[in-house]
Amino acid sequence: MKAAATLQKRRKILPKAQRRQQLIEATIACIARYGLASTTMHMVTREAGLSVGIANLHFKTKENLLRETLRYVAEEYHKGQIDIMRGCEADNLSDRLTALLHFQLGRGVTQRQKMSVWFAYYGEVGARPVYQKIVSAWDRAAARELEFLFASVIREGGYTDIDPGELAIGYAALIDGLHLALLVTPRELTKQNAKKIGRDFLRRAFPNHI
Amino acid sequence: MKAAATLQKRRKILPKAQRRQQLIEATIACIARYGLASTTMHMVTREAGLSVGIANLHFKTKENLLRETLRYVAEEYHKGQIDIMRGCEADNLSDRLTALLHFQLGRGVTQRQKMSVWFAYYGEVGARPVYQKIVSAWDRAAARELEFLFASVIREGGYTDIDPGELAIGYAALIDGLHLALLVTPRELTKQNAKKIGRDFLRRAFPNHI
DNA sequence: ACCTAGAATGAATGATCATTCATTCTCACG
DNA sequence: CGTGAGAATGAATGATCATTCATTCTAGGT
Repeated sequence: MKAAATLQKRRKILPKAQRRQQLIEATIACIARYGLASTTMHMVTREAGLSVGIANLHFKTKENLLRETLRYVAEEYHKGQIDIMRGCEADNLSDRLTALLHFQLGRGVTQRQKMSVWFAYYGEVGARPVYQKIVSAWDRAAARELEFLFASVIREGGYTDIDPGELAIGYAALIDGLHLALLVTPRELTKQNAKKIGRDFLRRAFPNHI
Repeated sequence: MKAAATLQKRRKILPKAQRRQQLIEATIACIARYGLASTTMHMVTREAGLSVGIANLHFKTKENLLRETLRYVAEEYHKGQIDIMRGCEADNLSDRLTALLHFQLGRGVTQRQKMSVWFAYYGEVGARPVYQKIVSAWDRAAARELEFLFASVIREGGYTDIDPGELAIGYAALIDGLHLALLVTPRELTKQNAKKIGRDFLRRAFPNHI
């Protein structure tokens, strides 16, 4: 059979982990392009260049695949942040703040695709406790780290009247809001401008550092 | 027929506008409870206490109903904001800023239900140009008004080195981010705290006013 | 070269959902 | 009171989608 047609794609067998990764990336691409609501298993598997059944083989259900995809995206973003905030002991605090800002509003994170996925899940958080748990776990970790960083800056700069925890929540909210603005009204806000706005926030809080 | 059963709900005929409103409110309730992705026409019409066919009668399609619901929610929020920012000529600027903050983070707006709906749509904006157009139109209007208000404050306070447009974008982003935090990590942030964080932002920018 | 564990396939299945429309019911108006 | 314009109903339809599983194929082991 299969009369030696032209482009017969040869079936390839790969380790489980690699296929899972491939499917998660295809899911991200589909959510960004079509939205969480209308992404189907057919779309995802086609995007990955595989057959429909493969999804069931590696992730029991669609719900599972979506959950793992959220876990992946959340981890990628928050781990990147946390790594920068910890930094190496050597570098100074000003540089660490600047590096954080550049990561949060830089090329990697603010790709339309990434932000779309991010907010697609946020949009479902109100209805799906599972998503809320995944996101809020990472959020808490990042918030603690940021509070710690701000506390160091406050100590070093001798700033008074600033609560590091509250400022951290405010800064994190500002960054989330800027991501949203970049997604929803990209014509009104460039990435350069977003960075400047973030920087101004930090400068008003830590005038000796920024 | 209908052997005079007990709770026979009498069919009621109402003007179009009223039914449309009723369906939009049912849609909001369903999106908040089940998410945009899994809200069905059956759910919405059951929530409204009406039959399935009614939706088609008043809004040709589901897509239409969702679009009109977004329009309604966006208008409600942004009109409220804009009215406060315009204020009456009499009241002073400090009060107007405070009133705005209290509206944006007050009971009416930060109900879980409202915020869920809001972000459910934001999540689909990346995939649906129609939603983006609706939201960004209102966003622009509110942004202009806010910039104008900030410009007045800057003039009155003689603040230097502040661009009202940029500060407006930053403030709007902060408020959006705080809404997100209230939705996703309500245990980490009370409404009181959110208001304090918003107020601190304004105070650092306009120390003579707040 | 042969064999087989298990990876990959995709047609088939059954469930869910938006939409339709023939019919029923209401109420404003004559 | 009676009537018809049109509001409301909900069973039926057809489309879409997640999931299944009998079958096919691959590659590492012998």
